[in-house]
Amino acid sequence: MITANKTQQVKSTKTLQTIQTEVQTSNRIALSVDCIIFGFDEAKLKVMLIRSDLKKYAGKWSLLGDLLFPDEDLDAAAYRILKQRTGLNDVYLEQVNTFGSVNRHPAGRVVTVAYCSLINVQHHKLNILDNELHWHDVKNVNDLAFDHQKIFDTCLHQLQKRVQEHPLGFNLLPKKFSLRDLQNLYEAILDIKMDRRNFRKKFFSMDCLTDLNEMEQDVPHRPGKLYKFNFEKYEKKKKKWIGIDF
Amino acid sequence: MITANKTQQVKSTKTLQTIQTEVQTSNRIALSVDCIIFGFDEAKLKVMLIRSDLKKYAGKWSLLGDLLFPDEDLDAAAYRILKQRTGLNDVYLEQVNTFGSVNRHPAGRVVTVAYCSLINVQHHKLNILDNELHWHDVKNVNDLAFDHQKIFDTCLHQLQKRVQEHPLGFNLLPKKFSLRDLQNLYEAILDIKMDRRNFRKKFFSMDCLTDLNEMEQDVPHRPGKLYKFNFEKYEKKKKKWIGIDF
DNA sequence: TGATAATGTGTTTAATTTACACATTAAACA
DNA sequence: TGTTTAATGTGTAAATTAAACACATTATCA
Repeated sequence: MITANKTQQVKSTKTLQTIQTEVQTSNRIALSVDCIIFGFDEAKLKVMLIRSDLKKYAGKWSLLGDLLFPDEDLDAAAYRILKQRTGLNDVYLEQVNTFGSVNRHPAGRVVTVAYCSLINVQHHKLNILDNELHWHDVKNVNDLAFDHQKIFDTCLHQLQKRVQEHPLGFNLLPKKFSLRDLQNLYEAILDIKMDRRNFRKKFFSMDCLTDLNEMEQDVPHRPGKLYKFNFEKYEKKKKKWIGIDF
Repeated sequence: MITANKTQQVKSTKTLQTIQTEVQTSNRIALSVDCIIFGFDEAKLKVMLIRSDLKKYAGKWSLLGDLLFPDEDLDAAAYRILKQRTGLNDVYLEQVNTFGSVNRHPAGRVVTVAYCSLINVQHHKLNILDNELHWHDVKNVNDLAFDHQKIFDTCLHQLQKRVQEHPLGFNLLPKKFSLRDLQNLYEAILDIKMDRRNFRKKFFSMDCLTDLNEMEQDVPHRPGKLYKFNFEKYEKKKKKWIGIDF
């Protein structure tokens, strides 16, 4: 919740012509899309950042973003940025929030729409061409350029919430994964430790995993069974109702 | 999740000058704010709509919206619209989603940010001056102008979800309310029937209500006790963790 | 003043979550 | 090659929470 300003109460609506005039002239604003790209590697949640090359933010890291083109759908812009930066095509992408403070950007008025993306680091690894583009452990992300810290915090928090209610997490894992991988993922995202036995029971009872009858290879310990996410099973059993609880 | 387009992978970032040029010239777009104002009256969830005066949408209802000014914070614009239309100052307001399809508005490219607002109809009643501004039962809302039906559906769905996890609902009730009022509210928002006894137990166990030791007045049945929402209690007891469940 | 229809308070049962323990298996190493 | 080690894999009992359900109480209204 935010606090309100005082304004005059008005009565009438505007004509199409008035609106067209406004739309075409004085009231236009630059719109950008910022992508918060999460990855999961070595049991850690990562985020992709790029070095800011603006003097004001010299040395600081920032999110991947670009301006929206006037003839481009908003979602399409988010995909364009992802494709440009990661080379990846079919990725999980979700709009999170729009940030529109007047002075948030040094280049002028830029309202930005934040998108959260989850990608599989294994698939992506070979596509980081730019030296100024790096994966960062989310635990060490602070002091980003612009208002990107706030944007990042918002997205991480939303990820933490959504990953508990929807099967998003699998986008960060390889197709085949062990239950240990899955638990590591949840522990990394939520930044908590969980009971291994209850964690397994929970996922088995949700009935959204398929046992692949394969074992892990080349692990320095007893290999675990491999599973895949079963979207059909999930769709059938998924929760309709949460229940009041706050 | 949406599907991706193909684009070239790029390596470099832009300079401040490049960005300034882009921000100041060709890439600007009209931005609007649309407010989905919910109210609760006669045990029904209502939404405030205004008659569209565009020929293309003659006779259709639409959400309350206006263009964002270049020197105006995004949140401030939402408050301005609310204040203009309802006369209300301190209202619950939350950004929901941004809609940015290229052809969503007949007047040209307009990206719109949707805000959900919850107001107390009792406080507001005297401020509807405009005849073309009306409360509508949400169950009868269909075929809105522009893409407003989609925006409305998104907001209603988000309200249904958030009202179960956070104490938003109280914004729709008077300061003093009975448990029957509260249950009617939840049943109206969620469009379900609930068990009266379990509903009461739930709210008592959440420990966020204060018994005012007052009774309802002028009701055509045995009066119920009146309560108010206790924000301090809520803050102390509120949930930190949801638990994985989908 | 009696019928009616709401409020207000349980209790019992089922389902879910939490806490916790032990057997099994493969890698690592002496 | 056998022993140690550190993981995987499974089960059970207790505690908490949610769901189903019944009855006494109180004010209104005919």
